[in-house]
Amino acid sequence: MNDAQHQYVDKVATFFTMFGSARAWAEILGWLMICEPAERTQAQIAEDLGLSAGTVSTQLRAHVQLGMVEQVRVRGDRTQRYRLRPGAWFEVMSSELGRIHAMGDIARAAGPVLPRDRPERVTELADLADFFAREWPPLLERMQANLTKGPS
Amino acid sequence: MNDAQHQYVDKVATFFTMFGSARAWAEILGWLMICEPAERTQAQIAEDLGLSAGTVSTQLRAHVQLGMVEQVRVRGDRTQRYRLRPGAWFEVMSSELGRIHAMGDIARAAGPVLPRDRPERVTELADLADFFAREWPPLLERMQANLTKGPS
DNA sequence: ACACGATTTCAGTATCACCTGAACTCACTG
DNA sequence: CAGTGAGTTCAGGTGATACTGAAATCGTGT
Repeated sequence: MNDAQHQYVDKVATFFTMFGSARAWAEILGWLMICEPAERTQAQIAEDLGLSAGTVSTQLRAHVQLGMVEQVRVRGDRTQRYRLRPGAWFEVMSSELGRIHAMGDIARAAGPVLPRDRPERVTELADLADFFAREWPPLLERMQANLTKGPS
Repeated sequence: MNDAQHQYVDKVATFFTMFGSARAWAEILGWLMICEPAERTQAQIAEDLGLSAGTVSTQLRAHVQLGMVEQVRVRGDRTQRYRLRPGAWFEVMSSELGRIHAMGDIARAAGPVLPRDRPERVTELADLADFFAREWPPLLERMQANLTKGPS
């Protein structure tokens, strides 16, 4: 891992850390975006980034559970490798639909306590969630078409 | 603040806390969604939610800076009131565009360290950011049209 | 100018999540 | 079956941050 790579990992890590993710989690993500080869073992990642084996194990598990990273086996070698999952970014956008629905549910749950004064404080949120729930699937379709056809 | 309201504030707070926001921040948001009247002073909010004046001051400032809450003056009363900003939710969605661009910048910043092996790990992210940068503005327009025309 | 309530600031405390390091498990090898 | 190396688990240290309570500040009316 050279200087430029280290710098880029730090850039990515800093970015995602702003949104509340753990430092190690973000560093692993950044490193898996640019490391060569794309497949690495836990021990290698720990060595590359200067993290403990325990931390790598825990945060890598988090990545796998989120669907960002997958485990692969290299022919002839029996140690487990990890790599960024193809289509990982697309997956993240797809999973956004779940959060949209959750927002809608929160808004609708206000029923019993819906205020007389300016009820749009709540209803606007519900309408917005409904709108996105409708728009998101076709948007994803267009997105996939755009990506597979090779853009810009 | 009755039982049902307390329960709803807790529901909203629990939801937003999952995404890493401070408890007090989320409770204030939930309360400002349903309190009556919609405008409240800091002292009232502190009393309603059982928070210290200092906490309310700090977290309310955070809401104002994010554009979720605004200060208003009620005629005849000189104490400051706070309320959920009309169109606050729409604003949140609009500001997403900034994060989309930031993602694209991160992806493009990989230039010097772009891997030979599976470079799509990075380029896919750039393509995805570009796609959303193009789609987001018209989406926002449709959204606004949808909201003003009274949906569902 | 003074008094009073509202708000801000800040030092101190408590809480919580990350990270480490060491012990443990498991799978494979000689 | 002992040995090795990878990965997991977990107790404990550390650092960051939310929250409190009190003192300072601000803004307004008398």
